[in-house]
Amino acid sequence: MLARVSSTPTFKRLPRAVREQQMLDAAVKVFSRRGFHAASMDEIAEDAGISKPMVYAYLGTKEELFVACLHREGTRMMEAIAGAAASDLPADERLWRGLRAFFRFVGAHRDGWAVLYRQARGEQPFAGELATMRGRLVEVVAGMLDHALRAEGREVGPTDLEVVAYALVGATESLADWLADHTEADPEKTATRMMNVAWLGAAQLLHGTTWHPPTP
Amino acid sequence: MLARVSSTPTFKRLPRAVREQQMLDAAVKVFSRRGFHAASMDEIAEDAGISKPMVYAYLGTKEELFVACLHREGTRMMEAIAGAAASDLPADERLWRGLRAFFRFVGAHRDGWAVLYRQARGEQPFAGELATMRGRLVEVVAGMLDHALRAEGREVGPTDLEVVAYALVGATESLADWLADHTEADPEKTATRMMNVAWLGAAQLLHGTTWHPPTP
Amino acid sequence: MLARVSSTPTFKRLPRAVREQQMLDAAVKVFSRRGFHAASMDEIAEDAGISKPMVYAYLGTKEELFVACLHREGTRMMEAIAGAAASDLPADERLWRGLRAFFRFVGAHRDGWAVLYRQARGEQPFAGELATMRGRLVEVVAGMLDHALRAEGREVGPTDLEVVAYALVGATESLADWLADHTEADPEKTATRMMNVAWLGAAQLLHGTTWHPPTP
Amino acid sequence: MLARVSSTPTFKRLPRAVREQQMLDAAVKVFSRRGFHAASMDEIAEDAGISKPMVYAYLGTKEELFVACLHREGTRMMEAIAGAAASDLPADERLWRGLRAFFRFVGAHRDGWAVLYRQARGEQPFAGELATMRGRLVEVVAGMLDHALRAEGREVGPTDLEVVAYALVGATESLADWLADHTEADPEKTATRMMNVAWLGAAQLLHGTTWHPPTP
DNA sequence: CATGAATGAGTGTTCATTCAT
DNA sequence: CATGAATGAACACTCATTCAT
Repeated sequence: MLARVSSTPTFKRLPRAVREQQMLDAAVKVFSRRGFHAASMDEIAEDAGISKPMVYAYLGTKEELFVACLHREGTRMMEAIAGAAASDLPADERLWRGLRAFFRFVGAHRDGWAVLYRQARGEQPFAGELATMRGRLVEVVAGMLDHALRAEGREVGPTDLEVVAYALVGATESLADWLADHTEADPEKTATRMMNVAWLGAAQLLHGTTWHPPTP
Repeated sequence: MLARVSSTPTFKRLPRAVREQQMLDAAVKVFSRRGFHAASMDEIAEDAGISKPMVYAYLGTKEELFVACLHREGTRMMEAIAGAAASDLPADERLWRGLRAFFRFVGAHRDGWAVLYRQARGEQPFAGELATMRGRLVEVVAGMLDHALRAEGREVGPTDLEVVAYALVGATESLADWLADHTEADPEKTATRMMNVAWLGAAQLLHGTTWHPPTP
Repeated sequence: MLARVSSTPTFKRLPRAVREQQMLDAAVKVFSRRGFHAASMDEIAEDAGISKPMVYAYLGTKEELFVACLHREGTRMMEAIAGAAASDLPADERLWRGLRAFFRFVGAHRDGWAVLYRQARGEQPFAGELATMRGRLVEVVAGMLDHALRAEGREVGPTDLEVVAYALVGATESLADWLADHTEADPEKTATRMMNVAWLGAAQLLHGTTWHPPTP
Repeated sequence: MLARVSSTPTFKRLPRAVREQQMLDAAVKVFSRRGFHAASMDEIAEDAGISKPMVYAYLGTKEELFVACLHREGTRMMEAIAGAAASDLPADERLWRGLRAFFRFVGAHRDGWAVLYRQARGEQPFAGELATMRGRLVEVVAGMLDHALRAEGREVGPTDLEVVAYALVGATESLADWLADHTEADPEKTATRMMNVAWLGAAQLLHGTTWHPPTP
């Protein structure tokens, strides 16, 4: 510990970009394992194999660091989804590919997902950040539904559309939580199940079936 | 230092049970506003109009206090739902009444909901506690679906049933989040919307329609 | 716990003197087990089967309570010794009886000994209290030695006498510690051993043998 | 609040080893003066001219800090004794030099002695730590006695030997306490006195004289 | 007489953050 | 560029002590 031989400094003087990625990797890992508050900058720095002042120099305060994690993971996720669900496909195909890409991402980045949702949801400072990202997802889903509806010659009020989309996104997140907790579970199968719930429900909507509260 | 006027001691020497409720009220409020970690026992005690040692004497450590909040709010919620959805009603009626009770509860106890889900989900020590409660909800929902299915002469594998129920619960929680964030929103309407998504999707399931991934 | 049936209050309204002895018993026990600081008034009160305010009403603050324990145990011990070593016996007989009474006392009141010495020695507020008691012991022992010396026609300077007496008392305390820690040990045997060390050394002194540092 | 003049920062950024010694010095002093419980980490830190977190970073919790003090002082003492009493000397010479070194040490490190014995004896968590150290002393003394006995062609049962050694160590500690309390006392003289008591008693033992309780 | 209810004051401990080297 | 050294500020938790009933 104390006697650190100064020769062969094991990967020093790396370019800034690389170092930043190492730090973010470490941060995502530690935030995911411990939660935002319980995570300590010491542990993150140590896990990144770097000293604390460097973390501050490169990525700022703890909150900023967390936001940086959020951004990176969120962007990666959105890219994975967007890359899979090209907009020139039929609606069900788009939805399926998007869902599959999403669950694949969650399955492969369980840490990232934990940071993204489980942590961010609970801590006020990041709720906004997260809301934005989720908002984009909701928009995409609502867009798909609207597109499909119009193709059928039907139309639904924007609020209803949004709420349905919101519910679908919520159901998806819920299954993502479930997936993140079950290491052995298969992302592909989970996607299929979600597709069943989502598409069947949405299909009804597309055909104009609705439910009304009984008038007592 | 602080000149405390000695007249009208504003509610001193209350019996234990009363004080405990006051404390829980304050705790739910503060936990909800600040989050578990950011909340301080000082603030909770002050908000309850009592000294810190009393909080410890009656309700234990911070974690135990949080769990107590969880229990009280969770129990209240479950009771509200169970009381509304009597088991001798037809499936759709039960679902509808349960959902309505749920959204009414969330609308009326936005603080409690925040404590229950937003906080508990993120903090490892309480994840288990929460998982149990959610598990009970999932079971109830799955039971409803199964009951309805059998009435139609159909049957679905237990895992599929559970996942569908899980997704529905997730969707519901998501809308509850949305409701908690939109003070002006109407619980009744939100319930109706959720019912649309849930029931229409479930109805499909009931009729045996399923979706399969395209085989490329 | 909460529902305490009010009939048969198990020994209430005892006369003050009895209650005080109960409290002291409890206090000695708890102080002995936990140490002065680690002991809590709550535990003492509970162990005495009485409420805290009563303890304060009867025996004062924690420090005063500890001093009360010290006094009672110290007095008991001194009485046991004094009663055994009547001053009209020959010196060795007196010493032997005194030692035997002492080790018997320690053996029978291990708790009291722990309070008396092990606790009191370490805590400044009581060091003086204790020094007085030990001083009396040293005086008694020095008196014995002086008496025996004069009987032999010899005399020793008062400081030397005191220091020798001090050393003997120290040796005795040390063996008392040892005895208190070894529940199975026999007080009688321990007394014999101490007598060997003490008397043989003292006997030399009585006969005028002395040791001088080598002059280099 | 406290106007701290910014010039001459009085010893900042010292290497770790130095700071640790400063802390231990301060800790020994404060523990000695106040006792373990009454001592506060704040006072120790302030006395060391450093902030509390540094104390925790370098030497751990309060208990660990106390143990560290115990170790340092104990080691110093043992080294002082061992260095003085070379094993190739005659028994009485060894004993004398050992005693002298011991009392010199106590006289010069009265704080250390208080920490070592007066505090440690009373607080359960450290009793074991201390027992070990005293045990080593007892062994050394018993070894000396045994050596001398065998040289005289005599032998004594191991328990008797140990108890005698125990008594001698106890007497010595007792005089050390006395010395620590009397600032003006001369360690050299105290050592001589102890030697008289010890050696004269031991000499008797060496020559086979024993005392037996009168059979009434 | 006896007690449950109540608290002020203090302590150990942690951690994000920043200099001086 | 990189880091060990350093700290301010806060927080959970405890306990001796005292009223009001």
